[in-house]
Amino acid sequence: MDDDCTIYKTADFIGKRWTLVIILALYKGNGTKRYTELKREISGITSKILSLRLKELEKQGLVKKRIDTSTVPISCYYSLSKIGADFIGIIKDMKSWALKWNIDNRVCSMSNCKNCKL
Amino acid sequence: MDDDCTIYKTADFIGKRWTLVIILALYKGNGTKRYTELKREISGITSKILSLRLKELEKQGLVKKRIDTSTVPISCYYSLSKIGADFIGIIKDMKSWALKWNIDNRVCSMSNCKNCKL
DNA sequence: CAGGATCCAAAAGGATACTG
DNA sequence: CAGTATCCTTTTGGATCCTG
Repeated sequence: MDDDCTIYKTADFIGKRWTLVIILALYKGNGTKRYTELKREISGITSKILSLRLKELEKQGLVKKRIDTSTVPISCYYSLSKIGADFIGIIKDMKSWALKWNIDNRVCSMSNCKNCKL
Repeated sequence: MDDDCTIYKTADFIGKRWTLVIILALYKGNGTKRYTELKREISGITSKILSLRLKELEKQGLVKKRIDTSTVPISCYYSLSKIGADFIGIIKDMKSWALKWNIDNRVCSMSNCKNCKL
């Protein structure tokens, strides 16, 4: 397997645990969220994993981070970049595909999923 | 994180190592391939992982398996189901997305990737 | 507030050998 | 041929505590 292949790498990173959840959390706010907000919203995630994933997403360019140093302590704001926002379409397609074919009897439906709301 | 959510589950399983490679191997042949053929074609994969992934994909309905018992030893043929074939579109979209935004300086390009040929 | 450090448990994957 | 079984290494994630 060639780790340099675009789609393998893409699938590898979106398949990572919590990554999609974080993207969707940022999408749902469709604005900007702080670290602690995200942590509170995404139930079950630990600080370590959240910061780790955010760093990965930032590196990949999906997430933008803004730091406000004028406050004490400093405030960090996260939001989807254009790249990240553009990825939402693919997530929607994945959902449509899964629902169309009824993959692995899922509970959420196109119109109302308590998590993704797509 | 709700493990019942459609898109999390979908991302989880396509993000698994080798899964995408196997789907693409079956797509490229766009016909039917035998276990040993797949193993030979996908360099680096072990018997264990290949059979494990094939089983998962079969369970999810992406892959169909046909067994010919009239031969000795028996012959097994794998191919993409309609569901699996329909998923190729999403893979293509993922690739387009990654290339459009130039994610993580990859080496393959839209027109010629030695692996995926999409 | 926004993490980093450390330690530990669990899971996934690889190597190798074997079989109906 | 088409896998299983076993063992072992590596990776990943979680819990907990700590800090500028």
